[in-house]
Amino acid sequence: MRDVAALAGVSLKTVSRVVNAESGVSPDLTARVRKAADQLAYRPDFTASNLRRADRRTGTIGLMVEDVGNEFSATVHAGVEDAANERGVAVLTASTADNPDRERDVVRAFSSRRVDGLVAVPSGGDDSSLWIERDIGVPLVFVDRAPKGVVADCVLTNNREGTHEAIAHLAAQGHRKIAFLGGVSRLETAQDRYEGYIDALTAAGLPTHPSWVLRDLRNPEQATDATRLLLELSDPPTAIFAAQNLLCMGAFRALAHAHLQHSIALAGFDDFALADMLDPAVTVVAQDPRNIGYRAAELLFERMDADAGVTSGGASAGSRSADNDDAILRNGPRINARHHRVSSRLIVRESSLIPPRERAG
Amino acid sequence: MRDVAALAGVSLKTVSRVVNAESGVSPDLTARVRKAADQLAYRPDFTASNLRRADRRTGTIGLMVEDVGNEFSATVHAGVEDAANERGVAVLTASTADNPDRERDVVRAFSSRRVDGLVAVPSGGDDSSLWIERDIGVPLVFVDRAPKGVVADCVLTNNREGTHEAIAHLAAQGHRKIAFLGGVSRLETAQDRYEGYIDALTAAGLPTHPSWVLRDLRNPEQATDATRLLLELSDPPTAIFAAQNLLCMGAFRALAHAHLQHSIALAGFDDFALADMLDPAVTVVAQDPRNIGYRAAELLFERMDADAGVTSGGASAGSRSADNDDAILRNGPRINARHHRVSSRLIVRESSLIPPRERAG
DNA sequence: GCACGACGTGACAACGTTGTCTGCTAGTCG
DNA sequence: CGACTAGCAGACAACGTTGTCACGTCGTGC
Repeated sequence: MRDVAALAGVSLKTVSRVVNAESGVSPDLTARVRKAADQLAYRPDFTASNLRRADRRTGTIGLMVEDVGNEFSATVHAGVEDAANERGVAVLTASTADNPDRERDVVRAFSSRRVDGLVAVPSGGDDSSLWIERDIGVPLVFVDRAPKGVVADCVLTNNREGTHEAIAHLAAQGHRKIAFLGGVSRLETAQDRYEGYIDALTAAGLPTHPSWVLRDLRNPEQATDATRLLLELSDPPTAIFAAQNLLCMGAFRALAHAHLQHSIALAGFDDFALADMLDPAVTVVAQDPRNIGYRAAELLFERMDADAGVTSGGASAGSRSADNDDAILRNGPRINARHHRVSSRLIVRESSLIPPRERAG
Repeated sequence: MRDVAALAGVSLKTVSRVVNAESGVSPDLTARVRKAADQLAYRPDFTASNLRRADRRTGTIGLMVEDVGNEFSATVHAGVEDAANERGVAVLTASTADNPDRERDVVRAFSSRRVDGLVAVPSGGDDSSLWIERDIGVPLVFVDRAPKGVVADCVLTNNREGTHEAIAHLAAQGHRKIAFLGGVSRLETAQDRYEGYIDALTAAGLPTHPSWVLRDLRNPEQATDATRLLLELSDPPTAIFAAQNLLCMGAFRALAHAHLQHSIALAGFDDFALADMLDPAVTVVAQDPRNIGYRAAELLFERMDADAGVTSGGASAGSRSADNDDAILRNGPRINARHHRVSSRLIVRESSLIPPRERAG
């Protein structure tokens, strides 16, 4: 910046004014400064600017997901990016692998880099690291899963209802023996889907059977194994519901391997690429992960804007509105925490239309 | 930090020393400071620290890909993250949508945030924005595609050879009419794959036919349409090679729709989830995108370390080694630019084993 | 008992930028 | 022609941190 000022023959402050498009610089000086800046390939230093600036914004938000490489997370990421682009905000990304320790490290790393806010899929372990950060004043929006019993901005799919709908659909095809493959059950998401399964069975007056329920599956391979187990049961299910797309792929793999993909019905939670191209095409409860990410980022920006309006810094009890007390963030700003529920959509393809059939042998 | 110092009853500098684990602070003071820092949830400010620090490192790198949401990019991202984690480096991510303007904006945004380095899939347009940044002194590693005729660190798949292998494989099944579905041809990657196709046809003594070559396809839908076009030809091909995974999915969709997926052979470049579960399972030339990302980040770190050793700041002609002149970065550090070529692997599944067959009708 | 070194600690400036305030110039009106 | 105003430019301090250097307090050796 000093060089630019020298080359243009003006003071530092004038360069600053031009770079920030402040008013009150004559057109010819503006042009001269711009030319000098171009010539020197000057890049304003946001880190320094942030340090001095009144609003302390870095124009950067953080995104924490389970694994940036997986289809769902990557699509959420794309949605977050869409919203961030509209505001010229950059996105720091990291994967937590659902590991609370890793989560803590990531949160601290982001916090130290002074992100303006955080969009996070909580790891589902001890989320205290996230609470601490929020109490420090980092705006925070949760995605996909909400930590139990805590009030915060969230964007969630209606897991319970979505699952209910799918199970009801299978039941409507005449299935009475419906198995459930579930993910890590300490996660709210997995829990909700399980409850949706139970709800639906109860509502339809169908039996539950412990050996038809296999939970805490962590990857497609485990789902494949679990499905194999189901097939070997003396009283095997006639339909399988997989509560997550990777598990669904794993289940499909097992069925295809046993050449039973046309004999046993299958449905899954969360759509995936090529689900419609498999034979049979797989019925799913589709989420809209891109939209989830987009909405989450928008929510975050609203929260950030609200924070900016408020005199910054910590708790100030007393000024709370009485009518909605526990819907208010602990230390944070004074918008009520909002849960956005984005609804899922049952996409019926072929795999769920397979009728129940007793297998020979 | 001031608060921490006050609470612990020490000076700012001592807190700094503890935070940075410098030697020469007595154990009890260290403990006191740590306790105070924990109590106040103190987070060191990297932006300020970076400003003052000698090495000017932010511990952040930038990653630019075409679209963070697509399978290939997301997996590269995961690889970059792996390498970054090992060093405790954070990753800023952005999608360019292969749009040079967007690319320029992203580069500037990252540069302003003072990333220590950049891993980029160049948009393939006017890459001058990237060159300018490199000349300023931002270490830069290209991934997946190399800007034509320029020397820089790259990690690339051997597109030409990989394609050659796949085409030769199809030819070995007896196919003489092999169609080619290609991506945006201004991209080096797409060009290389096309050349591999031509090479292989020539080597096998097979005819080329203009109407069997459809390039500049931008998405699966266009590939589907293109495939449909091929099927309607009076002299249709008996095998199709799709030079990219999304195009391959599009082609499969068209074949399946026409119920020809078991009649016309198909192979594609770049593996994708469930390619092995389709019916028929799709033969592909598999890249290793995770490894590509990992290697790229490692290369970047080496470059960054080398830069750190050199007295920073711009060109200094004269000290170049004579034997490899144009393999030296223009303004940059003095390691020769390296092209890492990661080899692809032909995974033969079912779709390529379909023999050539004249169709009735 | 004194000089000296080693070690632990703190004062101060500086990193690149912007908020504030002051000063200068030119234009306008009485 | 002078005083006042508006508008533009620059000087200076400060943001949170670390590099440098100087200071104080021991313990040790002669």
